[in-house]
Amino acid sequence: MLKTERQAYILRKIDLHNRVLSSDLSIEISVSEDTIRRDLNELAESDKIIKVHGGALSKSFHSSFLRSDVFRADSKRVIAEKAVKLIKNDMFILTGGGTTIIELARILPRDLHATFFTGSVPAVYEYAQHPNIEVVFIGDKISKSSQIAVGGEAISRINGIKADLCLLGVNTIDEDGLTDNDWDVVQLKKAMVQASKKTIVLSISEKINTHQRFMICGLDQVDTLITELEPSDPLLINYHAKNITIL
Amino acid sequence: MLKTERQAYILRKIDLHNRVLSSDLSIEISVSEDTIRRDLNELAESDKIIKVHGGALSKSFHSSFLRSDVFRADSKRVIAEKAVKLIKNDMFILTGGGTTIIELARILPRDLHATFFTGSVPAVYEYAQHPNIEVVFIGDKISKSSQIAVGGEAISRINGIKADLCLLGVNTIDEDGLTDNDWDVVQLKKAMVQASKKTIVLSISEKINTHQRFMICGLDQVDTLITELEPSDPLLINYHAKNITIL
DNA sequence: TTGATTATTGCAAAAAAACGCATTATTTTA
DNA sequence: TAAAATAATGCGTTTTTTTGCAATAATCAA
Repeated sequence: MLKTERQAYILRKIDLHNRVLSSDLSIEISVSEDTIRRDLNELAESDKIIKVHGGALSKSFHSSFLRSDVFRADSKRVIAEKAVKLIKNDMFILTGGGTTIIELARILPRDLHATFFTGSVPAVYEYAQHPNIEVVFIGDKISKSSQIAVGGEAISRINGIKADLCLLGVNTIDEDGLTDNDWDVVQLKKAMVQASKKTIVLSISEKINTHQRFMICGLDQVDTLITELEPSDPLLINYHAKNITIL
Repeated sequence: MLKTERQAYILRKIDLHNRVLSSDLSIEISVSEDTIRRDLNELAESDKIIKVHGGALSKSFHSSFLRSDVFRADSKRVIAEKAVKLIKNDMFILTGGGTTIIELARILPRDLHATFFTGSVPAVYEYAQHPNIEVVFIGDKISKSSQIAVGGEAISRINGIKADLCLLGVNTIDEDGLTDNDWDVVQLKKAMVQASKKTIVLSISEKINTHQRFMICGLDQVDTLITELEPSDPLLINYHAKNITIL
C-alpha cells in the first residue's frame, strides 16, 4: 500500500469513527506502529486530525466555541490570571459559568491535574479541551438564558460534593453580600457556596457595590475577592474590613 | 510501444484501478522504471493524475482525500432531514452526540416544542440555542475523546427516564446489531436504548455492514434505520427483512 | 508508586527518485 | 536521400524517501 493511500485510509477511518488507535491501524494495514505514528504526525502537522497518546481524534469534535466579543475581556483576563494561581494539583473545584470563568478555563496550565465540577455548558466545553483535568458536568434542565443546568437534581448533586474551592463569577457584590436576579441561578450558587471549603469571588470592578433582587450569601461566606484592580484600590476599602482576602 | 500509446495505457489502468505502481508498469510494458517515472511526471504535469512516491493515483481518489470540515456533511444533512420528520410536539427524546445528531439539532424547526435529554456536550450546546425546546443534560464525568458524560451516575439517570424516542448516531451497524469500540460509550448507549420506547438509528452508508469491539444491542431493538440512501438501495436489503423501518 | 503502553530518537537497509550521460530512434531540412 | 538536429530511452551513480528496529524516554493506568 502506498503511503498516500495509507494516509487516506487513516483519514477515512477517523472521519467514520471519530477516533483511531495506532495499534489497531498497525495490524489492519500491516505496517509497524512507527509508520502509523509518522503518518498520524504528518496528518496532525497539516491540521487534518488531532494526534493524542495512542492514536488520533477527529478535528470536528474539538473545535472550540468562537470567542465572541466579551465585555471587558482584558479585565477578565487579569482576574483569571490572579485566580489561576489559587488552583493547586489534585484539588476539587466547583465553578460557575460566566465569561470570567471561561477565560480562566482557557489559561489553566496544561500540566494541572485537578477535578472541576460545573453546571455551565460553555465552561464544561472549555474544561474538556484540557489534557489533564477531570471534568464532571452537573446535569439537569438547561436554562437557556444562562446556559447553566438548574433545578433540584443539580442542587442535590452539588450537595453531595465537598469541594476545596468554589470559583464564582458573580453578577453583583456589595457590603451585604452577593446577589443575582435569576432565581434558579441563585439556588445553584447558594448550593455551590455551601458545598465548598472556600469561596473565591471573581468580579470586574463595574459590579462592585451593586446589587440585585435575590441573595446568594453574605460577605462572611466569601473568602477571597478577585478584581482587576490593585488590592489597595479605594473602591475595595470596605471589603478589607470584612476579613476577606483581596487579590 | 510508442510513448503516446504507453501513456494512454497508463491512464486507462489508473481509471480502472485508481492506482498504479511504477514497478508494475515497468514490467508490464517492458520499459525501465525511469521511463515510467517520466511518463507519470508528464501526466501529473498536465493534471491528469496524481503522482505519489512509488506510483500514481487517480484524481478522483484524491478528491476524497481533500475533505470538508465535517466528513460527508451532505449525507448527514439528508439523514437529519429525514429524522426531524419523526419528531413531534411534546415528545421526550433521548439523543447521543455524533456529528449527525449535531446536524439534526441545527435544523430542528423553531416552533417545535419537545424535551431533549442528552449527555453530549456539543449536542446540548446546539439544543440550548433553540427557543422552544427543553434541554436536560445528563451529567457525569466527561469523556474527553467523545465529549459525552459517561459513568454510573449518567446511566442511572438515563434509567430513570422513559423517553418516546431514542435518536442514536452509531459508529457501526451490521446484521448482528450495533457496535462501538469505546466501552463507556457502549454502556451509555445501551441504557439509552433500554430507556426509550422506540430506537431510531442514524447512520451514513459507509458505516453499514461494519462492526467494532463492543455490542450495544441487536437489530431486534432497532425500530428505524435512517441513511442517506433510498430505502430501496441494495445495500439495505438485509435490514428490510429484520422488521426494521428503513427511511 | 509500579508495570505496561506509547513516543522519541538515531540508525541502517531498502526502495524510489533524480541526474548526467551515452545510445538509439525519430524528425527535420538541406 | 543523407546529414543534422531533436527526442526518447536505458544505465550507473548519487540523493532522497520510506520503513523497521532497538534503545531510551515519556506517559498512562492501576
